[in-house]
Amino acid sequence: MQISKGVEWAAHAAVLLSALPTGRGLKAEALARYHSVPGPYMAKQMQALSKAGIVQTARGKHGGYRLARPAGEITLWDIMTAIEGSKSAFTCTEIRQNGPCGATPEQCRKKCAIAAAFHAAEVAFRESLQAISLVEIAAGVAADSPRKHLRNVGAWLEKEAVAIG
Amino acid sequence: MQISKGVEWAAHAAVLLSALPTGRGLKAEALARYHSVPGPYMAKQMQALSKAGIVQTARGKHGGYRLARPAGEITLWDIMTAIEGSKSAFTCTEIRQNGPCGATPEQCRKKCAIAAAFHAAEVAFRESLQAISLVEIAAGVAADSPRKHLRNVGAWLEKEAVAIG
DNA sequence: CCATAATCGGACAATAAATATCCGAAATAG
DNA sequence: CTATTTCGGATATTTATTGTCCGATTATGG
Ligand code: SF4
Ligand code: SF4
Repeated sequence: MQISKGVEWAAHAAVLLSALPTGRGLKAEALARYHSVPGPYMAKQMQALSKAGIVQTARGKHGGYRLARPAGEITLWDIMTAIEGSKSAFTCTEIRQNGPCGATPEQCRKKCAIAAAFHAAEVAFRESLQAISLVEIAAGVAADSPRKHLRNVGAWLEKEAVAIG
Repeated sequence: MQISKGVEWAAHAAVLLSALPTGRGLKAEALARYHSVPGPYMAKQMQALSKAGIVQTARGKHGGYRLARPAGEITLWDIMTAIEGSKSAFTCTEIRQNGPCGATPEQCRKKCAIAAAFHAAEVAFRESLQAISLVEIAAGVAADSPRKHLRNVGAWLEKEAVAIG
């Protein structure tokens, strides 16, 4: 039970992109430089976001990434599943079918109490993350940062942002 | 985000132990044989449960494992943390302190919106698992199994169970 | 239109974690 | 006391994560 750190990076990148006006974006190298993380690995996470349809891309000289839909419609769950895949965390090996008292497959049509309990916990986890969109995150970050820092970020974005059609 | 399969095995073993009367237990080899899983690896999980204080052990000729407290006071969360450790799934690298717009450590005293959201989701997950004890699991399994299967299990337990002081 | 430069995309190693196994330490029975 | 049986921690093997590289694709500018 360990969430890959690529999820954190992708979340940060998405929040940063959400601060840009519609139609503008950043290239992968700039996103990596902003947080001083390894460039190629940051790019890999962005590719995952792209395949999941969370960001749109443009290749070539003026390429880069921008959000594919409004920030309010992108939740942390979307980002996490884009990076980690959406298979459930608790994988059932059906060991109750093994051994001297193994149950028959017919008896295992519905999943047992253990699997059901973990599934319920995962649902709670998912719904909690689905309730938070990039808009809430960005608002929280802005509220916690001093005015001066926000100006710095704004200036940096203005310098690095590119138009993406 | 993947729950180790040792958790499933440990949960099954604990449920099986909860079916025994107080003061009786099973040895690791029997627990492994019951589900046809690799013996040494099953033993490793039982050691983790032992260190966490969930089961009591006895070594020597009539050794084995038995629950250390009533089944109603052992939750799935207890078992999962015993196997996987209790560190939080989302590990924060504090990358907001890096890069051209890095925040100072003073600005990072309280954790940011991203980390807070993941923490809240983990709390929801934990509370869901903490609400389920071995008693509920055992009742669910019993309700789903035909009478004949339960008799088989009972006979097997009677044959394998040992007294543990 | 074509060569060029810059960017994303997927294939490729290095590292860390989970999985499976072994042998020694401890305790009971006789 | 000694033999036997069991748990306990240290040890290999396999799998997933982390990090890196080079080729495919697109706009630019002559
Ligand atoms: S469904 Fe339940 S009983 Fe069957 S293998 Fe999974 S956890 Fe065990
Ligand atoms: S606390 Fe928040 S801002 Fe800081 S590194 Fe973690 S996720 Fe990023």
